[in-house]
Amino acid sequence: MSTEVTPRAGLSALFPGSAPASGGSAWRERLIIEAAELTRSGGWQAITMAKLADRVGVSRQTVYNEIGTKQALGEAMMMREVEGFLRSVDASFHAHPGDLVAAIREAAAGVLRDASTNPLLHAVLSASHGAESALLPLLTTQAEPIIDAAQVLIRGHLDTYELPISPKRIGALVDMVIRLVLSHVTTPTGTPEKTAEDIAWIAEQVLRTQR
Amino acid sequence: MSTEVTPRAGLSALFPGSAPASGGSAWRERLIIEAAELTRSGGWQAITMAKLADRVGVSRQTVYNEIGTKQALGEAMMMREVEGFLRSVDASFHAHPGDLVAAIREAAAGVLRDASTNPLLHAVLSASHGAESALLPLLTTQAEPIIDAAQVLIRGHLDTYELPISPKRIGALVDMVIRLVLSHVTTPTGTPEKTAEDIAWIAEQVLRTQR
DNA sequence: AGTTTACAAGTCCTAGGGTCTTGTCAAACG
DNA sequence: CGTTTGACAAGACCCTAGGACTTGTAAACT
Repeated sequence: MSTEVTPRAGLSALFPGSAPASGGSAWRERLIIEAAELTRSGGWQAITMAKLADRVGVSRQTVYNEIGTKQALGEAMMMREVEGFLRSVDASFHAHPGDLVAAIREAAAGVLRDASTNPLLHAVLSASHGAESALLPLLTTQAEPIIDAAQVLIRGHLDTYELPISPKRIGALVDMVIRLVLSHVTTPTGTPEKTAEDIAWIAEQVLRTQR
Repeated sequence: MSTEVTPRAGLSALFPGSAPASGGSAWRERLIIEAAELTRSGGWQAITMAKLADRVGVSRQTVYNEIGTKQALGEAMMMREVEGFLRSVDASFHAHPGDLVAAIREAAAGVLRDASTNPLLHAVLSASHGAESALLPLLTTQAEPIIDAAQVLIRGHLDTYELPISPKRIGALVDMVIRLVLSHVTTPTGTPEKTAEDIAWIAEQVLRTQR
């Protein structure tokens, strides 16, 4: 409890442009959620603006008024997933103040669990790594920025601790954790918990250096 | 020098079935090499058995006699890359007896360097991770087995040292190194040398535990 | 505010025909 | 022998044209 210094930057600071889910009218949120649902079941390509409008119980024109284009709908949908992902990671760190290793373990396990059950998040994370996906064209605005955002977020939390390793090494550590998690998203071997445990253990060993 | 125990299993032991490059007639090797060359320049799809035969200076029928089918040609070509990859890793460990960290660093740097200049190896490693590729259908016989082979190979080398961590943790360490390297193959950030240095540093910290 | 109808532009799907390629012969060649 | 040549059926691939569907926009309607 003695190591916390800065309060935290806040998630929204990670996405300066492109206003988040908040700020849309009543229908907008509904439409994006339903689009995600339809994408999960039938795939993005199978969605038509007409079907989506029908599903939500609104006219096709309203969809265009609220969202704009289908591409914009897809981007908003993906953005939602990214925000949820980052929020989950952030929450894990807040849930374990003073215990970095536990935070990393929980964050990793959470992401791996979510990615295994949520095809959209899986697509986002896979794509931001190197794998292809039908949803890739929807990530035009943020492909690598997603990793960057996670990096900045985690780095921000690490910087609230007094760690016995140099900033450069901290960067390497954060990079490692993220890459390992993404690697297990695309190519899992064990359960999320087991994998997270291994990753957290490695991080622990690195953090123990020269203390 | 005191920690080496077992001589080493030998690379061929990692590929029990499917005879390696040795054993083919005079043409076979030539054809596989030329096929790899053509694939590197124009892509696998652009190769025709006629063009290949022409390039090597042999009749189309001879290609069929030596290789069999185009699929078999592709598999043999990929197998060659995998063998070279494993041989390179193996050589790095043999080049640094007694210095595990240096061996890991050199092996990682070598793989990253090769993968960045050799599209075929890049495809093999990317595919064995999670990325797609036009060459993926040629890896039917060994997709994950490639990672497995690398894992067994490295694990074999680590087992010649007396390490201060449990076998289970050694497994996690090897898995980490491999995944980090593959991650940087598909999504590189720095130079191979810089990346290898970071990976080796992390491995070093883990290996220093509780000594 | 939101809905309906209408419409141009563009994408996707299907079917067809033609060319190229694969894979396999058997016969001829050196 | 090992290699080449010529021939061939089967199938993959490429291009085209047509129709159906979808996108995106606009205006009139409630």
